[in-house]
Amino acid sequence: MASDGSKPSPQLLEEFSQFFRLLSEPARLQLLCELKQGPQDVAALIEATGFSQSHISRQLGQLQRAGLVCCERNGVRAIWRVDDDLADDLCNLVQNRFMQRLEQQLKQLKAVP
Amino acid sequence: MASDGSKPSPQLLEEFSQFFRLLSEPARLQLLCELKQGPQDVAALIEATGFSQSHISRQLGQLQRAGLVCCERNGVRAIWRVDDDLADDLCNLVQNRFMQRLEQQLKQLKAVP
DNA sequence: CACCCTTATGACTGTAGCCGCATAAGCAAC
DNA sequence: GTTGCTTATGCGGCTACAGTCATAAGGGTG
Repeated sequence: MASDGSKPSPQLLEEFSQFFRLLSEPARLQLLCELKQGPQDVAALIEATGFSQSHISRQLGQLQRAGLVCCERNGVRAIWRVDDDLADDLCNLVQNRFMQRLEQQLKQLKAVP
Repeated sequence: MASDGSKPSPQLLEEFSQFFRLLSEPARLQLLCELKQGPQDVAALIEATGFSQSHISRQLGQLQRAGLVCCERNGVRAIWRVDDDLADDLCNLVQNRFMQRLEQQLKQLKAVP
C-alpha cells in the first residue's frame, strides 16, 4: 500500500478486500490446496473434499474469475489447475508470521520462570 | 502452504481463512492505512474515516486480537499504532499481481491489432 | 434421434457479520 | 462525591454470501 506517505484510494482498498475475501473461505483454500497437488477434474475434487458438485463449481468459478485457477476442457470434462501462485505465497507469509509469534510467546514464557 | 507435497491441516486452513477474513473488510484496511501514517487516537480516526466510534472500536479490537495493531494508554485516551507490517506486505504482493495482470492484458491487446 | 455424463446456474434457506444506537465501564479533574 | 470525557459492549436491523436442491445447458456415444 504505497511505501511513501500516500494513502491508497478507496477503489484500491475495495479491490484488496475483495481479493482477501476470496481467501477468507476455508472451502476455497482447500480447493486451492488440492489443485496444488496437481491438475484434477471435479470428480476428484468431490472425492477429496466431500463438497457437493454445485458448491465446487461455484467456488472454482470465483477463483477462476480472480485468475487463481484455470481449466482445460476435454469435451465435456474440465481439468482444473492452479494458474497463479499468489495465494500460496500469501499463505506462506501468514504461516511464517504465525510461527514467529508462537516462538516469541514461547521465549517470553521461558524468560520468566 | 507447505512447499512439499503435503496438504495443510483443516485447522491451519481455518486459521488462514480467519486471518484473510480480517483483511476482507475495507473498513479495517482503511484503518490500517490511516494508522500507517502514524499513531493516532480514536478521535483522529473518526475524523479521517467518518466511521462511528463504536464501529472503529470494534474493528480495532479485532485487529488488536490478531496482533496487527496495538494501543498505548495515557489514562483514558488510547493511542493506536500498527504493530505488524504483515498486512502491508500482503497488500503489496496483491497490488504487484494486479499490475502484472494489467500489463499482460495490455501486451496482448497490443500484439493483436 | 435418444440417452447419458459433466458442468453451470436459478431459486431458496440459513447464518455470519457489519454497522449504528444507546448505554455501560473506566478514568481524570473538580 | 459529581461531572465530563473516552472507550467498550449489548442489542437489533440489515445485507451479503455459503451451501443445497433441482434443473438447464453443453457435449459425447449408441
